[in-house]
Formats: sequence, structure tokens, C-alpha cells
Amino acid sequence: MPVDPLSILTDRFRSAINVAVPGADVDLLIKVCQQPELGDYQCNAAMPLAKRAGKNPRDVAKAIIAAADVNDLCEALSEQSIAGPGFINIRLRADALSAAVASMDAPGLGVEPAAPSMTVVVDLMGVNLAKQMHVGHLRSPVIGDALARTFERLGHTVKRQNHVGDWGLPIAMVTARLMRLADAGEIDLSRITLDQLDIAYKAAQAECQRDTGALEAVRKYGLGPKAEAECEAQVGGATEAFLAAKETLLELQAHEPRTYAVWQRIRDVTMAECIAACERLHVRVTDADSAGESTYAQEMGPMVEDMVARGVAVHDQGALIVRLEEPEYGGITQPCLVRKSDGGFLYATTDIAAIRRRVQVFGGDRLVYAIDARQNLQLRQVFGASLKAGYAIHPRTGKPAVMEHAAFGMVLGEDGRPFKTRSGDSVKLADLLEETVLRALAAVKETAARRGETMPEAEVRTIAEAVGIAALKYADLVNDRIKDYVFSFDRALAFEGNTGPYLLYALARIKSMFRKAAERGVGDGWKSAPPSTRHHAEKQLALALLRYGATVRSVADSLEPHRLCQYLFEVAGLFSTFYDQCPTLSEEGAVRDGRLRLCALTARVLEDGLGVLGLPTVERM
RNA sequence: GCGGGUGUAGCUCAAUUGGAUAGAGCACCUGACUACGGAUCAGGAGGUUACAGGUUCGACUCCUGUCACCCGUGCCA
Repeated sequence: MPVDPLSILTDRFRSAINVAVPGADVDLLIKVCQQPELGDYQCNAAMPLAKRAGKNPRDVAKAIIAAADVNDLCEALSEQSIAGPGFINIRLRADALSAAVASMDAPGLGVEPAAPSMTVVVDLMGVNLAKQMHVGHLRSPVIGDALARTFERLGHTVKRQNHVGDWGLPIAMVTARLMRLADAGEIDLSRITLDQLDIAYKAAQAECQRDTGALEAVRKYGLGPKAEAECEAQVGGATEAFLAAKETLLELQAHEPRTYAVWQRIRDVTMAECIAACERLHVRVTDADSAGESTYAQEMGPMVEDMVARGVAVHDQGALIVRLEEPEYGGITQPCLVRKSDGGFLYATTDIAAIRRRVQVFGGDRLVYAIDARQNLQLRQVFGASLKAGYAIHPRTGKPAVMEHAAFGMVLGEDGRPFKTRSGDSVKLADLLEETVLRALAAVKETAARRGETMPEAEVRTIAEAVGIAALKYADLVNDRIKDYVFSFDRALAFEGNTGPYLLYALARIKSMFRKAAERGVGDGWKSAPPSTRHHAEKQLALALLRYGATVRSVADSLEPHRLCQYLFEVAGLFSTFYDQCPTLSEEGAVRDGRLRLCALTARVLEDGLGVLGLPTVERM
């Protein structure tokens, strides 16, 4: 049973409109009023309905009012309720508001389980073997995990996926190099770190890069035999390294024991560090959620043959492509290449195989990709190709999986350019986390000192960890996904404004109230008291709390976690106003209990909402 | 060339998917504490929503055309 007056009113007005204007169909029937002076809710349906029927909108509004049966919820509607061209302003009755809040104060907090429940696969990370995670890897897990938690909160079955770049020539290159260095006794594979792997990766790329351009230039301009010899040596060395890498690739594909063991070592070291970073970020992803490209290696050949056999993939200029010009496949001019003219497969081929697994094996009804906006064309192509090949058709429902790109922009520094260190290097993700937490630690200590509080060092550290991580994640989630955003430590960690720490503070303050209440021997009779909603500040807070369920749902629909951030900030702000204007513990009886109940519900909504976003919380700070 | 994205207060960002006077937070100014955490609250100032047209009762939002910046564009994974 819905408890949100918004959805009840929507039903009532839908019935009323069916009577007033038979056969009419309007989407957004009831909205929350933006200005409290006008009303709590409003119905804007009269205008579009009147237009379609060629009638006067105010007359239509009158007819809707006459047919609306809402007196149990709202103050009586009259012509006074109609404003402007035909807005119907609705004011909730005080008793109905209190009752609605009381019924929301249940385990679900007014979040209705989605019906039907679906299987949602969320792609929330793209780790590459032997590569250090940097700032560019922040948004995908943060946004992806927030979305995954949102789906889970709504009762969907969620499968997180970390698509690991663990296969192909680049991986073979670094594997070959590491084996060579290990043989020469220059490195110890049993103790190697991700940092060292990262260095080896870059070196391997460089040594396999044949600088034929330079050689041609030297010859063309006759720069002398010495320069020519140097270039020839470079090209020769690179060719040798390149061929060695090719050889290693074949060994990997054949699971040659020694080569394979080195590769597995690289994988273990990389994954351990990346999973550790995720744990620190409070991102729920495990090694079991990882699916390497290598796991698709055996599937791709037969899959592409299948696409050829059914005419989905066609030969073109020596390669195999899937054409996507048809509107139902995306209307994309550029075809999707699934096999190169040399017989090799591409990224897109792996992605299609992944879609096939996610739908056919995992039973995904909806596939969500929290990936950099620059990958948009690539994703639209593989979505289209998968649809065309039928791999995205759900085995049970027979319907195509909904495939969506939750695209996001870049993290910029305060200079408005991509976030880098002062020397221009990319910032390691682990370093970013560490610096954020250290700054949080300093801030927590400072404020504790200012208040003259003493806290055990261990607790201070625990709090700083939560505050720092919450600050960092919130600073990311609060922005509209698709846009680039400017990151600033000071702004993210500020205790004022729309920040993670401010929300944690608001919650901690409520928790503190209840600790104090317990100290003063206040019983728990308030738990069954009618929530107090008479004071203006109480009423505004109560109305906001009732919107929680709808807000969570809108995040799932739009894939935009910033809506929940804005909502929680609003709730926290309304609570602060209430806190300022409505003393609670100094009151007695029904007033105190009604307020305590409102406070407790506010805390639960904040805590639940922060949990949906994947932010850690604290009892005190 | 084509395709996609972005452009809103000095700065960082919103705007419930076409609704009423475009809202917050920083910063700035003015107020409020013997209070349950002042890490707060109340108020002020700040705008030609890049530009020009169009659609209609109504446009930051939809359509057309410009401008600026970013990104992507068939054989790298």
C-alpha cells in the first residue's frame, strides 16, 4: 500500500479526470508544489486536457474538482483552489499528513519494492591488468555502485560486473617483459607490486613501439649513417620485442604452464590492489564480480561464426562488420567491427560476448554501463550489434534487455583542466583516497579540539576515514553524471554547504539527541506517538520525508544519483531549520514525543539514503 | 566532414522531464546563542539561462539556425 500522499492523490485525480474528461490521458498528474505558500501539491492536468478538448482550462479544472474525492486527505477544494490558467492547488490536512508520516515510519520507509523485480547487471569498473588505478577510475565504481545499491533497495536482483582487460597483445607484451626480467634476476615476481607492474607495462609498450617514422625521416633527409643505424637498431629491437610478445600471446592462449603462471601472478597482484581500493571506497565489488576478457576468448570465434551464418555480420574490406544503420539498431552510420582482416577480434567483439553472457546466462533484463562518456559510440555499437544478433533477447521474457549507458564526464582540477598532480602526472586513486582521509583527519581533530572534546585516537581515525570517503564520493555523486566537474579538496571536505560531511553532521546531530534523551531518562513512548507536523518547520520536513520513496525510484529510472544527493541535502537543511525552531528535549509530553518521532524518522531516511549512495556514516563526529 | 556532449549568479552546481517570481551552496553584507552539537539558523544583494528565431496559455527544458569549448569517428585492446 502506497503511503505517499502524492501517489494516493495521483490515483484519486486520475479517477476524477476519467469522470470529468472521459478518455483523457495525462502523465504527470500531481506534483509537489514549489512554493509552500500556494499549496502542498498541485494538479496541472487541466491545461493540456482543455487544449485537447478545445475547452476553457478553468472550466476543466472546475470539473476535475467537482469529481475529485479527496476530502479525507485534503482541505476542501473550491474555486479558490484554482489559480492562473488552471493550476489546482492542494493543501494536505494536518491529520492526514501526520498519519502519512506515521505509516511511512515502517521498515521500508515508503520505498515500494519494484514490480516486477528484475535482474539488473551493472558494469561498474574496468580494471586493466598491470595498470595502476588513477583518478580516471574513480567515477565508474562510485556511480555504478550507487546505482547498483539503488536497484537493490528497490528489490531488484543486481549483478555487478568488473570487465577486466586481461587479454590480448598488450598483456602479452608486459608478460613477456616480466618473464625476461625475472629470468635475468632483475625482478622477483613473488614480491612484485602493482606500481612495478605499471612501470613494466609502460616500458613494454615503449619497447614494442617501432619508430619507423623516425627511420624514414632519417633516410629521407639523409641525416647520416650514425642516425640511420640508431633508428635501425630501435626498429630492430622493437621488432624483436614485438615478436616475443606475439609468441607469448600464443603461449597464453595455449595455457602454457610457466607463461600462464606469470600471467596469473599479474592478475592476482592487480586485482588485489584494485579490490582493496574498492573496499576502502565502500564499493561493493569482489573478485567474483570480475569477468576478464580472457573468459570470453573461447566464445568469440563460434559467436562470430554464428553471426556470419545468420547474416548479421558481413564481410567488408576483408573485415567482418555488423551494419547498424537501421533505426532499431541505433541508426549508426559507422558499422561495428567484430573481426579484423587478420582474423583477430576487437574490443567490441568481447563486449558483445559479454552482453550475451549477461543476458543469456545471468538473465539480465536491464544492463547498465557506468562508463566514461567517451565510450558512447562504442557502446551504442555493441548494443545495436547484440540486438541485431539476438543475443540481447532475454531467454525467458523474449524481450530485448534494456541496455543503457550511464555516461559520465571527467574529474577536473581547480584550474578547469583534467585533474593532475602539480607536475602533470595522473593521480593514483590510492593516493587520492589517502590524501582525502588525511585532510579529513586534520579537520576532525581541529573541530574536536575547538569543542574541547577528547576522543580516543582510534575513534578519530575511524571517523576521519568515513568523513573523507563520504566527502569524496558525495562530491562526485552530487553532480549531474554527464558533466565534467571540478574537484577541490576544500570544497568536498567543507562542513558547510552541499557536501558529504554536512550530511554526516546532520545525522550525527540527531543521533546525539537520542543519546542525550537516554541520558535524561526519556522512555521510548515516543515511538508510537503521532509525528508532530503542526509547526511550519515540522510540516515542511514531514512533506520532504514523504518524498523519499519517489526520489529513490527516480534515481533508478534516470540513473542519476545526484537527485538523491539533492534530496538528502534538502532534508538535512529542513531538519536544521526544524532543529533551530522546534526545541524537543526541553519540551514534554505529546509535543516532545511527536518531535522525537519526526527526528528518528529523519535520521532513518538520511541513513538509508546515504546507504543507497554507498556513503559510510558515523555516530558522532 | 559527420556524430555526440556541454554552455545557467563572481565561483561550484540544481531546476521534480513543458508549469506559477530560474533555486541552493561557497564568497560578500546584516541579524540570532546562558538552547537538543553555532560544524547552525533567519534575512539581503547577486540573472538578457551562449546568441537569434520558432512552436503555445506557459520554454533553461521541445524544433531550426549560428557561436564557443570538449569528445568520438571501419581494422589498438
